[in-house]
Amino acid sequence: MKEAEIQKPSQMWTFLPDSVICVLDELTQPKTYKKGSYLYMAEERPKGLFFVYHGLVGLSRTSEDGKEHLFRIFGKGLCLGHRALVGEEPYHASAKVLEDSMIGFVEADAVYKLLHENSEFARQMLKKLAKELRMAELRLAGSTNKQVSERVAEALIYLVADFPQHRWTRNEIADYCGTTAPTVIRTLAQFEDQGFIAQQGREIRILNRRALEDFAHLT
Amino acid sequence: MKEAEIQKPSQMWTFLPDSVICVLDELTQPKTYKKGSYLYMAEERPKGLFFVYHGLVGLSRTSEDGKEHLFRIFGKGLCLGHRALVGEEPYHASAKVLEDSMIGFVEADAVYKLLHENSEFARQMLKKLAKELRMAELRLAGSTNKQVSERVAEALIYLVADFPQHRWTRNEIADYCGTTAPTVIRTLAQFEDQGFIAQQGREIRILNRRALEDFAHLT
DNA sequence: CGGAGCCTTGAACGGTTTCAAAAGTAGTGG
DNA sequence: CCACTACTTTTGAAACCGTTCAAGGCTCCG
Repeated sequence: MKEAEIQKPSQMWTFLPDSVICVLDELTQPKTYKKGSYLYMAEERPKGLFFVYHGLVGLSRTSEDGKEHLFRIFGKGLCLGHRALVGEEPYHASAKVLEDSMIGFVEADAVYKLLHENSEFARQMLKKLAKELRMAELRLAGSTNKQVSERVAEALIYLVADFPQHRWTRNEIADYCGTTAPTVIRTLAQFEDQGFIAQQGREIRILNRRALEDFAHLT
Repeated sequence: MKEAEIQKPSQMWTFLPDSVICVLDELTQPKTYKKGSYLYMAEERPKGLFFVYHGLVGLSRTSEDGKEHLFRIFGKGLCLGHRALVGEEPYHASAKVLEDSMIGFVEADAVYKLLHENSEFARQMLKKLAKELRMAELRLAGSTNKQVSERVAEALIYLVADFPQHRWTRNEIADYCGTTAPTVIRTLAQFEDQGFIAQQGREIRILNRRALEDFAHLT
């Protein structure tokens, strides 16, 4: 990977003062992670904050009876592990590396120090959590009063449209919207008939994002 | 209502420095709200932060097809409206007064100023959002891989056990866990048979909280 | 004591899951 | 480069959980 392709934390927080950017860049020690590995597991205590320089990470939780639920996705330029860190509690989900990735890490103390000393950093973190909470609660409402097909449409927009670098499996889509692979497959077939998407083998291409959004009743 | 019974913001944020407590107490202008009224509606832009001095407020969202979903409950000593305020976006749900209440209000600018100047205040806000996000995502996972009866048990603990001052209707319980009143009623009958709860008319008393928690697979 | 709102119950319907088996796809090593 | 293997996708049919609808009874409060 060329140096130029590496995303510095500074580029993720461009609104921050230079002082913070320098600190972040300096503190971050990028490491490579193989697809399928984990940055952390549910129940562990957070030791710091992760930055995705390159690649893709999924935050998911496996229930006692083995069912997985995908909460959030983190691509290039996003940080993760922040919820448990600022909540000062164990992780409630595991961070699985979905594609070979370059991940930076900043020690908890340094993050706390930054949050304490730099109110702009704190403000952005607050904003981030607020938006994630909004999304989670909207999904929660949707999980019970939307049809599965509407949720699949939503998942296609969030996963396939927003993170096209990953070839999402029917199972991952199912895990994101709380259903099963057979149901996703049947729904995708419908969407293909209606011209919303095209499927070639395992590949899913979105032909009409707008139609999907309307179908999903996205606000 | 006697003055002594009124909860000052200071009592909600006892961990904050005196300086902040004074500011909050001074800025807050408590008003009474009647049961059934609203503090704000979904889609509106936040103008400040609300503090519950006394009473009960529910945060819920009504979908296009008229189904309501209860997200969070705010009793005495809690603030609400913080998510949209720090997220700098419109409310994603409405705040309905569930019992006659005394509610304080602090202007947005004052809150922003406090967040900016007092990192401890910011830290507590971050922590609050982090915990709310955790809860929302765990409920999201539960909404698809838990039986309805398990979610009803969860709702009983969160609503009836934690906020006993309100006589929760079967409909409100249903709205919280994403089901319907008939299903809640049938489930409550089961729980009564098993000795988890007792029902007298519309009243629900929890006899064995531990058993409910186990049943709900609460972590 | 009257009426609005809440609770209860039954029966039918329907969307999803489940299970299983077969076909397809990609990646691996000979 | 092909064959092998593991995983993913696909499909069908049956079972099930929960919803829906509707009617009747109960409670509480004015």
